[in-house]
Order: sequence, then C-alpha cells, then structure tokens
Amino acid sequence: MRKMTCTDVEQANPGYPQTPVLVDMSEQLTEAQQEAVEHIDGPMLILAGPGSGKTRVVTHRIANLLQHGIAPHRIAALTFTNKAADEMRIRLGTLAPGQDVWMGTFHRFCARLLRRYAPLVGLQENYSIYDTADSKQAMKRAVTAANVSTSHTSPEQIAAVISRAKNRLVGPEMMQGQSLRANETVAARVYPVYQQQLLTANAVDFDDLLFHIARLLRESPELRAELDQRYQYIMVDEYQDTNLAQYAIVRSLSIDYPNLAVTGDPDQSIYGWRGADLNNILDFEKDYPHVKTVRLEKNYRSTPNILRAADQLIRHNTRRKNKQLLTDREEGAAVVLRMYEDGYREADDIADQITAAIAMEDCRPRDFAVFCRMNALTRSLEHAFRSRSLPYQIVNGVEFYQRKEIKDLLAYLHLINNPAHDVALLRVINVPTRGIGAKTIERLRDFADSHRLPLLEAARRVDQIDTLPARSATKVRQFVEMFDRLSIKATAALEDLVLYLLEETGYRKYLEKSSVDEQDNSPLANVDEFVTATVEFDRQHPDDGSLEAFLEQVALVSDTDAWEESNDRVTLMTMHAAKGLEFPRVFIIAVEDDLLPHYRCKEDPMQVEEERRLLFVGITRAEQQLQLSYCKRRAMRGEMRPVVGSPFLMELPREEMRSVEPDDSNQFFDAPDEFAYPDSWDLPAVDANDDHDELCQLPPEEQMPEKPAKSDKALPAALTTAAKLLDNQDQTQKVPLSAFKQGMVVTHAEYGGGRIATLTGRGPKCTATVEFFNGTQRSFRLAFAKLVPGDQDLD
DNA sequence: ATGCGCCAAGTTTTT
DNA sequence: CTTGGCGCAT
Repeated sequence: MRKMTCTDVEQANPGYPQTPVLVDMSEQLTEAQQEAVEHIDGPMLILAGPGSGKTRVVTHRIANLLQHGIAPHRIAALTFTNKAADEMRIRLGTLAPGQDVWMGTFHRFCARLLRRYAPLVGLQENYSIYDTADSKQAMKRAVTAANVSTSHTSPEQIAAVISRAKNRLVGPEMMQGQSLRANETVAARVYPVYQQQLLTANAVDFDDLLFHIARLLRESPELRAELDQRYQYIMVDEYQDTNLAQYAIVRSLSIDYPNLAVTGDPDQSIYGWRGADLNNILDFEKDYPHVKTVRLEKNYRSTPNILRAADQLIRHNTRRKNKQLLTDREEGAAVVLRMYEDGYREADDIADQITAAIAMEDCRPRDFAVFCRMNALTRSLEHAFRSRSLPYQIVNGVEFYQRKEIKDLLAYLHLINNPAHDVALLRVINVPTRGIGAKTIERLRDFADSHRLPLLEAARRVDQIDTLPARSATKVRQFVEMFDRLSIKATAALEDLVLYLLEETGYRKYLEKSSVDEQDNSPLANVDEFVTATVEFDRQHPDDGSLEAFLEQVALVSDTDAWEESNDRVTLMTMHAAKGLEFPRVFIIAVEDDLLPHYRCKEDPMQVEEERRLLFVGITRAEQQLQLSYCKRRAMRGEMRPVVGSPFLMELPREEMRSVEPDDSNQFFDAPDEFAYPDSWDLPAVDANDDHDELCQLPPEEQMPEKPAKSDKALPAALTTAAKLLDNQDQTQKVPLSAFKQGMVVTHAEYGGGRIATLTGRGPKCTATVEFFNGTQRSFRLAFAKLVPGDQDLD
C-alpha cells in the first residue's frame, strides 16, 4: 500500500538572512554550467537536455544568488512536481543551509497567494481545493442545474472544455460569444453555473488556482507590482510544460524585475494535453529580447548506446530546438528490442531477468524501473513480481487517497474546515446512513440552489423547506447538530480530531460492521494509516492551524510524489511519472501501436510528436541498460487482442540494437490475422527538417536495414510478411479453450500423452495441470501450451 | 430509505 | 476487468 507523505513545503525560519552560503565552487562545472550558474540579472533560458545536470545548475545558481547578497525571500523556484521541489530543496540545503528560498509547484505557489488574496476573487481564505473527483461531482451538479441537454456530450467532456478554457485564461463571460462547436456551446452554458457553484462552496479546482492568480495579476496593477517586487528572482523548472496561465503568471511577475530564469527541454514536453504550450519555450527568446541562452548538452547519465537511440528517435520531430546529446561515457550494452507473445510473458520475462540480475550481478532491486504508457499495464507486472517475491513499488497503483474510506474521512475534515464544501457534505451526509435519502438531499439542493446557499446552510434552515417531511427534517437537524459538535474540535490536534470524528460520526462502527471478510488492505487498516499520517503531520506542524494546511497538502500531492528513492524496490510507473528520474536499468513495456502513439491522438501530428517525446523521456531515464518491448497480443479490457509494435520502433537505430524474439517458439491459438503494418506508417514520418533519414519514406518492407546473420528471426512482428503469417497459421491448430476438460487425454509436443488432472482459471489464464503417462506432472496455460486434445501423434 | 444486484459504459497521461 | 448508475425488492 502506498505510504502517505507529509512533506512540508513551507520552511518556517525567516531569521537566517546572514547564514554563510557554502557554495563549493571547486566542484567541477562545465563551461556552460558555469555560465548559467553565474548569471544573475536579466532573463535566461537554460536548454537542458536529459541528464545534463540541470538541477545541479539551478541549485548552484540559487546559492550563487544568495552569495551575491540577494535576500532569500526574493527568490522563488517554481517546479512542476513536488518531487522536483523536494529534490531541489535537499540539494540547496547542502549548498546553503537554512536559507528560506521558496520552492514548490506552481499550484502550491498559487494556492498560497490565494490564501492571502482570496477576498479579491470572492473567496474566503479557508477556501477548499477540489480534486479531480470533487470537480467531477461539482460538474455533474452544475450540468443539471444549468439545464442543458447532455445527449451528445458528457460531464467529462464539458469539464475538459472548461478546463482548457481556464488554462487559456478564458473566463465564463468570454466564452459566451465565441464558441462554435456543439459541445463547446454546451460547456459555455455550464461554465458560469459551475463557477458560481464553486464560489458558493468557497472552493476552487486545480485550474482555478492558476486562473484566479493570473487574473488577479492582470486586473490589479498594484498587486502585480507588489508581487513582482516581492519575487525578484524567479526560476521555473520544466518550462516546456507551462500552459498559458502559468506563462502569464510568470510573465507578470517579471516586468519590473525581469530576472526570470527558466530551464527546460522542448523534447521533454509531454503535457500538451493538459494545456502546456510548447511555444512558451520555443518563443522565450522572442518574449524576452535580451535573454541569455545557455545550452546544456553534455549528458552525465546514459551510455552512448542509449543516447543514440534517444537522439535518432527525437530527430523525427519537427517542433524542437536543435540540440546535441553528448557524453564521455563508455559504450555500454546495446539497447535491447524484444518481442513477446503476450503481456504475461513480457511480465514474466522481465521479472525473471531482474531476479537473475540481482542474483548474479552486482545490482539491487532499486536499480530497476519498468515504464509503461498506462497505469493499467502495471497489473501483469505486479503479478509476476509478487509471485517471485521481487520487491516493487508502484507509483500510482490504487491510490491511497482515492479509497472510499479515506475520501470519506477527508470529506468530514473538509467540511469542518470549510462548511460550504458542498461536495464533501454530499459525500458524508448519509455515510454512515442516517436516514437522509435521495429525496431529502434533492430538496436540500433545490433550496440551496435557489437561495445560492451552501448545502450545510440550507440544512440549517431546514425548517424553511416546507416540502420536507417532519421526519426527514429531524434527521437533517441531527446531522447539523453532529456537525456542530465536530466543529468545536476543529482547532484540536489533527489526530485528536480524526479519532473524535471516527466515533462521533459512527464511521468506525460503520466500517467495523460493513467490512468483515476483507483481509488484505482492509478499510480499517487504511484508516489506521490515515491516523498515523495525521500524527506525523501534527509532529511536523506543531504550531500552525494544521487542518487547513493538511488538507491543502493532501490536495496538492500527486501520486508521483509517493515514489520513495530510499526503498530498495523495483519501480513501476508511467513514463509521465518517470520524468526527472533516472535508473541504471530500464524496461519500457508495451511499445505498441495504438498504445504508445495512443490511438486517440493519432490523427493529430502534433500529438504524435508528443507521444514520441514521451518515449524519448522514457529512454533517457536509463543510465546503463535499456530494453524496449512489445507483444504480439495483449489483454485489453478483459480479452486478448492482437497488437503490433509501435511505429516509433522503426525510428530507432535498429542496426546497432539487439533484437530478441521469444526463445521458445511456442505456437499459439487464434493467431492474429493482422500483423499488418500500422496505417500511420504509410504517412511520411516527418516532413520538414533537413536531417531525417530516408528510411522513413520507403515502404515498410524495404525499411529494415540489412540485418547481420540471423536477422530473419529477429524481425519484429510488425514486419512479418503476409506469407510467413499464412505459414504460421497453417501450422497452428485452432483448438478452442473450451475443448479442454478435466480428465481428458491430451498430447503435448514435448512430453507426449497425458491426462488433465486439474483445470483452473478462465479465459487466457486458464491453466491445466497434466499428469503425463511418463510420470511427470506439468502445468500449462492452455492459451499458449503446445497441447492438443486426444492421444495423437505429433510430428 | 436502504441496499442489493444487474447492466452499461469506458478505459492516457496529472497538478 | 473495473466503476458508476439505475431499478427493484425489502
């Protein structure tokens, strides 16, 4: 189970302006790095390739600023993830101990400002931050209240449109006139309602954090000037991932004091879907005319083999800044390109490889990472790892905070902190059940909506709702009374508050009663862990009104923040989550068409480029060894489907890579009928730039560079000819899985005849244990085993 | 009002 | 294979 992390972001020791700064300038920095570190005033763009020591440069630069007498509180370092901020804080801690430089994510930066200036946007300072699930609930309610037809759209789509609007700084009023497309028109009508309801609930969603601050800065010149002066030296990490709102914020804080230093790499921009605008970094030099540009092109992380693969791949993109990847390191092992029959074998083999390496070589579980495109793909690996007792950590898994019992507890806390938090109230008003059903809630909501009141306030005025039966009104009144009892404890230590509410609300009893049979990961155990986390938080925040801080913390931590470097475990994560990390040995699984260039973005060349960058990010995490793999078939939404390798694989320097096919050439049933080349490949891969290799324009068959020796075997499925396919199919006997029954006689190609002793599992996992007539006993996955019914002769 | 069970839908990436 | 939404029986 995931551990809760309680990293404090605010550092509360303002009294150390004169602490000596321990910049160890004797540490070797390259010329380019030195240049960046020593830059003080004016805008700077640091184009930092992967593994180029960017964090080191940034922290050294901050130390250098401090050494030049710039007050720590004049500096702010904005990052994209908490993880990156923590890393920076630790590194700066060794260079300049005790300095109070603000470091954190954009969202946290804005959240903090918004606490102070909440009234300016119509909020109170105890406003709540809705997470994605909360906004989804709120959106549904807004859609209902706006009374629009959702026949051709969904709340999710509307939410996406509104989110995009906010990221582009388009407010509800601006959207009315301009929209054209159908679902945008609907969204435009929901938008103001949604926003009004957020305001009533004294809440913001993630986008609002940026949006409100960006607007404030634009509409209040005084405030803008004040904050510009307050934060005279701003650094932005991962600048290629900023959206327009973030751009605007940074921009308006760098007018009077244009000492803005941004680091980034256009090739690692992978958040376009979230509104990130690559132009922010591509046009930085235009936006800030006297900008100093520094390129960090030397890579300290990966072997030349890995870098060449990354470089070849990314060359196929058009929207980028030319950049070399240089290294002094030794060649290292060839990059491995591996094909598997299916995802299970892929998982098993990777688990075996890792197990063997740990046993035979000088490496540990923490040296390994497995990346994938979607979280769902970690399932099979999890299974394989667990069965081998290989320690692993999933950075994402079933997220702790998303479990029902944790969300319920958090909802109670949210409600205590912000009684207007409607989503929280709706969540807990009848959990455990208190006789407040759907009808009652509907009436409460109608009353609240028509009076623009928070639901709890409506509940307080339950007497004014004449449509409500007396019995229901009583229940509601009892709930309000209970809430008031909780409220009294709001300022108590978090732990006490949580323990108190567990009893007072009857929630603990409710859990004890409802969860009898569940053993692993029982809700009660999660509740205990939650309590532990509050204890920890209390310990770290002895003074401040910790409930609000705690809730903000929880809202703004992401799953990627759960990753713990100190654990000696194999890491399983998405490539998005992997950004900024590095591992000696990396496996990237499911590099398959429709998955890596995800099918939902294949029509848009820009998005395909982003997918390519995603793979680039994955590849460049690897220090020493890298394996890319794909399968012939993969279980998707419950059933096996044939798949083909990603077209990106064709863009790699395959002649120098090591291609591996499954060593046991097991036949399989239901051979995929289309191993055909993906259509997208027929499109010219990249038009534009000078330097793309002509291989791309050849038809698939000729595209393969000549292979040395046994290249035939090494051909990926994607390139298998139709003729071979037919061949293959002819040899493959099609036997439906259902043909196998317990007790029946079967024949195996290697072991000969035998009898099925047991049959377990279903579908692709169906496994037969066979007692062979020669005395041995073996288990097989029916879907893959060379097993046929009856007592036959096999050639 | 509650709670169970069925059916349908929809599956990217995250602050 | 999972979640969420809805309808039915208690």
